[in-house]
Amino acid sequence: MPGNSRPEPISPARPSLRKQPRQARSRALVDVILDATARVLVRDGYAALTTNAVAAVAGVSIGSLYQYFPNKDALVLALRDRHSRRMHVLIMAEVAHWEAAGHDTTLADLMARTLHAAIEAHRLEPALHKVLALEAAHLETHHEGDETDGFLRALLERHAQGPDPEVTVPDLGIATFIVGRMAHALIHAVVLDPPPGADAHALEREAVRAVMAYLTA
Amino acid sequence: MPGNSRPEPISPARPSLRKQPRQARSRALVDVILDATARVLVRDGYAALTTNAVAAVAGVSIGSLYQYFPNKDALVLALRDRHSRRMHVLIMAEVAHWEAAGHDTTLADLMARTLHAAIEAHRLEPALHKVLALEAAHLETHHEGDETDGFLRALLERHAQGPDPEVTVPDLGIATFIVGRMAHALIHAVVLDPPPGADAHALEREAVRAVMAYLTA
DNA sequence: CGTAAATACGAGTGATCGCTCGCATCATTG
DNA sequence: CAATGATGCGAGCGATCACTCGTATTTACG
Repeated sequence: MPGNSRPEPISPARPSLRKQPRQARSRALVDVILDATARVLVRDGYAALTTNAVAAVAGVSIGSLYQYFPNKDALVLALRDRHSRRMHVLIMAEVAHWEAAGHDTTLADLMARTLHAAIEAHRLEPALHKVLALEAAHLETHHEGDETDGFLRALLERHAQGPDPEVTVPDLGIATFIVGRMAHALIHAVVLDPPPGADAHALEREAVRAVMAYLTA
Repeated sequence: MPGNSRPEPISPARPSLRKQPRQARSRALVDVILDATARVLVRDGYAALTTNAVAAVAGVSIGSLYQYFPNKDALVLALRDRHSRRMHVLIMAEVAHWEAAGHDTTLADLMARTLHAAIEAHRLEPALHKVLALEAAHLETHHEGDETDGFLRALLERHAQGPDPEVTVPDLGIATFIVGRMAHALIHAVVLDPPPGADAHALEREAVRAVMAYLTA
């Protein structure tokens, strides 16, 4: 497959890695390349992301890059995966820490805590996250916090059962869907695109209030 | 400025039209070109959108295309504007029709009606709307229903005043922001990306319920 | 050490594509 | 029916860029 092929007829780069880096040297190389990808992406945007630029910024040969990534999309995909994984770890750590401390277990508290954790996670690399969400949305079906979504679903189900359910919605499946989309949109709005001059705490409070209002209306 | 220049150093295509089409013939041409742009965009996605392809699909010379559009981005921008305008007209027509008929003026009803109108408008060209939202998000700051947002803002302000306000939120500015993002996300979710097998009416009902629950919690 | 595998290198290839420019055709005006 | 401008045409220029491949260097290991 020589030469250029940007429009990419029908091969969305299934495996993100071409060859597994075995030695520590090459594992570090992969990380450096992903770092450089993030840098270029944030600095110049997806349209200006070229494999040559990434290699140059990484201080690495273009040949080395293609040793581990089969094509440009795989590069971005791998970066997105790494970023998502890091965020997910952050969120789960915060939630686990809270639960381990034996704190409240009301839905309102857990939800507030989870949303807070998600918001904090989004502050990890907000610029990168914004670019990925905005300009790499077309690369394969998202899974942006798909795992976190599973956690949310379980949370809702747990609190929609029992004799005195805190959640009062007609259809739990639809409610999960609605809440997922709401939460996602509000988190992005609050962290990545807040109205100028607004108080971050107030924004977060309102986001939580919105979700809870829907669940307990 | 000959040759290629895709990464576009620093000129984001200010004017969407290079020359105003004066005769009916050329006005029709511009429309045909925009139609073709939409077709290609929906069929092949933004990455595969080339000006040559658009011209070919439109049955028009590439030279004619550049007679009216200074560059590729201007093409997509113009299409997005046309699409937004059409949707906005649809929404406002529906709302005006409802108000002219002297129907309810409770916030709940007006909001439900407005959201319904917006949802219907999104059903105009859902595939195109999805591609534009997903793959053309980076082209200039959005204004996707910015005008409709203004309408929403006015609606909220009207119902947050008076002796017995229907809207009970701590900060109207923040509330408008939250509601705007919520509405936008939920409308897209319901129309462009509903969960498989879900009832469209139920989804819409829940979306409205979510917005109202927040406003009157 | 010696050798084989893994890793790193980067100039070059070939294809794509945005866009121009000189010329042909059509509409309008007096 | 000129004459003038508006419109339409499309071959091809020039630049970019994803990706390869033959070679050089480093590591692992007996």
